[in-house]
Amino acid sequence: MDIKSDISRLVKVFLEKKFNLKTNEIEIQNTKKDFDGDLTIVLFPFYKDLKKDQISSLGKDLGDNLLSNSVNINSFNLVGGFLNLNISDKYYLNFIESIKYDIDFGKLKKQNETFIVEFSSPNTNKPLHLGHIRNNLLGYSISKILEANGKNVKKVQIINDRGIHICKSMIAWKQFGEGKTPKSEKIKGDKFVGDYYVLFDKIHNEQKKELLKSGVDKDKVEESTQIMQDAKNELKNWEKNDQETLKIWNMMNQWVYDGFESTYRLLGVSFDKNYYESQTYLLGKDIIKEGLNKKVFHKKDDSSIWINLDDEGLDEKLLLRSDGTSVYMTQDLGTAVQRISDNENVKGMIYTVGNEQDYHFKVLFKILNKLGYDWATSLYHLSYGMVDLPSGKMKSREGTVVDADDLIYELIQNVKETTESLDKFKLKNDALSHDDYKSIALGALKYYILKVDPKKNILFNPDESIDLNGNTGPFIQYAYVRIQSILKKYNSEISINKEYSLNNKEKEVLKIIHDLPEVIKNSYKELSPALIANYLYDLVKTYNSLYQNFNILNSESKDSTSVRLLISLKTRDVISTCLDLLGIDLPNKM
RNA sequence: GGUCGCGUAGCUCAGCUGGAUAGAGCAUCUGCCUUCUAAGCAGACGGUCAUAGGUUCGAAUCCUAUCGCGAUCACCA
Repeated sequence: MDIKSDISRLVKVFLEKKFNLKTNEIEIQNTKKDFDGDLTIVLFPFYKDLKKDQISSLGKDLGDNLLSNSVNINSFNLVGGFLNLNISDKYYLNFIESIKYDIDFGKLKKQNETFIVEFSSPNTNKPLHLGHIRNNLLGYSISKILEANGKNVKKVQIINDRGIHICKSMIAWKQFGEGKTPKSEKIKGDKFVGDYYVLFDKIHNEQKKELLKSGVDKDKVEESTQIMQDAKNELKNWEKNDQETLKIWNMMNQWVYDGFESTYRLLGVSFDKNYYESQTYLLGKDIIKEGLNKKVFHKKDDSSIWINLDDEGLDEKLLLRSDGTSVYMTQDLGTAVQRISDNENVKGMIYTVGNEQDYHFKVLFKILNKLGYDWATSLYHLSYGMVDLPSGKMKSREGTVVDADDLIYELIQNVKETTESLDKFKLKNDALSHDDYKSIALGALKYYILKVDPKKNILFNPDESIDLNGNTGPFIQYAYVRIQSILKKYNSEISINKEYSLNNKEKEVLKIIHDLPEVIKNSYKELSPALIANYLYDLVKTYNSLYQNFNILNSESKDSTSVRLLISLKTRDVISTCLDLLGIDLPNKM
């Protein structure tokens, strides 16, 4: 069925029959532009096993052989060690006809394999920022890509809802909140709580200064301010299940969740299940005990618990504090085990977390492995680079954090202004709906972030708004809208003549569409939405060239009209499929 | 200092497991809207792929070293 594996098989048969040469790897690639042909076989790898006279005739012999054995090959030419094959127009026309009604072209059939994808998992004391946006978009898109590859996907996040950091904002609100609520102040709950977290720091620092003045030891001030004592007290109360504390804890957490939820909705991401640290940290402690019994871990004199990973080339790592309280790792161990037991047929778990935690996940996976969990080998850390500003890293203390909500609303405003300044809208005075502005703005943002290789850092300049021209989300969306507008004008069934002779542009687009299944597989293999984005750009750019240089509805013949219509239809479908994989919506009008 | 990642055009990025003359967008400059939406198309300009070695028929891609940038090595998360 697939032409590449078809040809690959023919080449193998030829080499074995003629030279008794067995090869596994046949390199077949798309022929580079500027060369005549569609597919290219690279002959160099065979040279080392052949004699001189065999080499000199190899290209021609192989070409002749393929020509007589495959109906899909029209002709061939040789350039150096490259055998370029011309694939028949008929092959591509049959291909496009065969997927005419297949909306899911490029995707794999559903298999009974589950993947758990963790992403977002924000600090509940800080509103979401641009860094979280990258995390969310990556995690969400990877989930979509896994689904397109036939997997069941469970999107999850871990919410760090317990610990001293939570108690800090609780104490600040208790002491200075005067009963205010997000509702009474008309601000988002996550921002409301975030403000009290900041307030805590402010008070804490003031008290630190006073203590220093009164001669308290430098090393001790951090722990001995009144407000820090209060926070620690609050944590103790929480652990004792003090009802009043739990009430405030629940209330404030809910404010934060409501705030996050509204940002997630704006971004268009969602989760299947939230895990809460308050519910998994005890399981984490059980696992530590288990590890001690298995002698995988060891206890030090101060009764803190550690694992030694010297043999793996890693350090010793703390798993439980000397006072018995849990650390980050404790909680992650518990959550991992919990998730595996919550789901059936788990074939993989993907953690979408920034590359600053590469070391942590290396250690986490090693530990689970040493504890003997067989699924430990199917854990992946989808590690991505930071979003930096021209001035460097975003720092909340310096107020350089780019807030997620603000960024998106500014972008929507920007898209609106840009749209209204376009000639076509000035002339027609034909405004778009708010939903369209929103999907264009988010399309621009999402594409901007996802087109970059996840492992690379992104440089974001807040002074320059995100481009709407060129290699951007709106560029892709625009092509879609234009195609829709053509298809709307043609109501009858599209049927093509298979004897039609394709022009260069038509063939180029068809070849790119033909590659979609491979791209979807690769993006899964590499865990990279960027591959989808770059493929899509290539497709749309090539399609636009066809669109602009050839008329579709009023073309030179009925045959060319129907072929171009079908190409347009499938280009539209591929755009729709790929944008969906990127989590990008389509506007109705632009 | 140890470990990991990155370094491609003025800027932002592609370049799949080594393959033909290293590609886009932005910016700058030229053309193209009485014909399917000009958020578009056609073109010009722009490169010692950080540097130096090595492997190979062939290196931006693999190996080694050096330089530069970043992350990480917490009883933080």
